[in-house]
Amino acid sequence: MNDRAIGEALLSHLSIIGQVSNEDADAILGLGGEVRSLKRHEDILKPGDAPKWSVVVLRGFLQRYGSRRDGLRQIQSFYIPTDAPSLETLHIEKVQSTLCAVVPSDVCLVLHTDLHELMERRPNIRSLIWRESLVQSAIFREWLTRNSRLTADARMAHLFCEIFVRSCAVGLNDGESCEMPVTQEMLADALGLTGVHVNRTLQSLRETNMVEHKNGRLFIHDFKRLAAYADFDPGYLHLRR
Amino acid sequence: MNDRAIGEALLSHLSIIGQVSNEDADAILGLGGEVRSLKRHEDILKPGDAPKWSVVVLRGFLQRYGSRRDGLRQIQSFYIPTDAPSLETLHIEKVQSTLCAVVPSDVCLVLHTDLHELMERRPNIRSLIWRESLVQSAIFREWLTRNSRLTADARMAHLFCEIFVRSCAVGLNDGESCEMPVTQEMLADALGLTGVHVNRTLQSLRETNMVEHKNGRLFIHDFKRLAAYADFDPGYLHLRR
DNA sequence: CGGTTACTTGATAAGACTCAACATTAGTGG
DNA sequence: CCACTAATGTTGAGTCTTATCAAGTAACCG
Repeated sequence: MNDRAIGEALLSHLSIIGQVSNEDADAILGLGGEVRSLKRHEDILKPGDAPKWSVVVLRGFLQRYGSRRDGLRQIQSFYIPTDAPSLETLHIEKVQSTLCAVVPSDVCLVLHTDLHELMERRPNIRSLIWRESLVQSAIFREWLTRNSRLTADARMAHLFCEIFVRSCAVGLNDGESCEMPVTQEMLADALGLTGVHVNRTLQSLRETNMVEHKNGRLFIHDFKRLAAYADFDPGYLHLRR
Repeated sequence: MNDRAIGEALLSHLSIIGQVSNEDADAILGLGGEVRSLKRHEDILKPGDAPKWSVVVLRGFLQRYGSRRDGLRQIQSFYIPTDAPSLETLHIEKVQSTLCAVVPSDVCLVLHTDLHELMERRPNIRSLIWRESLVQSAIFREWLTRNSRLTADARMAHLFCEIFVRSCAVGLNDGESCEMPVTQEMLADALGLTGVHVNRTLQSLRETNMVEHKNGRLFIHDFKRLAAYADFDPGYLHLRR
């Protein structure tokens, strides 16, 4: 893990949603922070926490979920390397959800003071980071639409499209496959279904030969057909190019 | 509509989620903009638009919704007076959803350039506006959880709690009632249900004597019980005090 | 290995949807 | 201001998707 890994991750994350000048890139690459290795299922943020840093994912796979007093659980996001899952703590002190590692992961904790200093010095970076938090917002809206309006099969297909497109955007795909080390129970908690139904839905999707989820990996056999099936439009991810 | 109405609306909106100093308040009150009256069902923003201004609601009731190519529609938010529904256009050019008036409404269009200039001059206001956009994000996450995990009755109860609490926060309630001029079909589009089922759900809620929705108004007869029923926790609204 | 976690299957029930009709209300033009 | 029309709200019957419960199998971990 070299010293520039932190800045490189954030730079690559910001580059996929906007233009970064050379000067801005240099400034970002100068960022440092504490690297922390997380064990499977280890929390890095819990409701009530008020961290002095934001997280950048360097390796692994994380999820954000909310727990209600009545015990219901809703996964609100998945995070892959280069994602910055808790930028909102820059302006909202108290965290409301749990951020935890799905598999062993490395994250970097970048101090808010460092980020604020960087944004003060490079206003374009501030705009980009702000923009990033607004893209997250758009993604939440899409998750809302997905879980409110689609059938189980389409929901799953749509989520698979999202994870695959996001993975490709930062080069984390291996041809037609990418990491998605989640259990069926987690898929259920993300999609608003039960584990049993997820199992059956996965089988029915597999039978269409469009997509397969096994051994914690996603195998996309026919992206075009899958995207059409879920009516997936990547616009909400606001990717450049 | 006096000249200060615009700033007053935004000031009151920002004040409920954070501390505004006297100097900041004065700066906000100096904001101007074009006031536009919207007819019932009139759009102010459509997918593909790239406005040079953001909207502040002065009077009426607005909604934001996304339409998918397959024709499905999902309402993603309701906006009451003082709300600022399109602050995200400050950093994301292209709008993805439709913003439209549910009933005749007055909105103010505040130029991005004016907002940027204000935020440049008063960094605290920038933090507050950023924070506001992050609170919106938290609200989207709660809508996701609501529509993914709750039964129809609890969903409706939860939404009613939100609208009532938000209305009270800006003094728009009349005792135990507040404006909510939406049709049952709109409730369906917001909650991920069908119109028919919304009708039956409303009846069943009415029978519990906790809440009633009629003539475009919400009548909360027993907020405590309603909140407990929906396990409503207002924390996600990030209201001060 | 032994125990836990994850996945799979079957049977049944509940919640929500669809379709179709009708009642009521609100909006519009004569 | 009334009559007409469109939009909204209501009801019933039947269906389908998804949840629930219960059990068993496979994979993984210490």
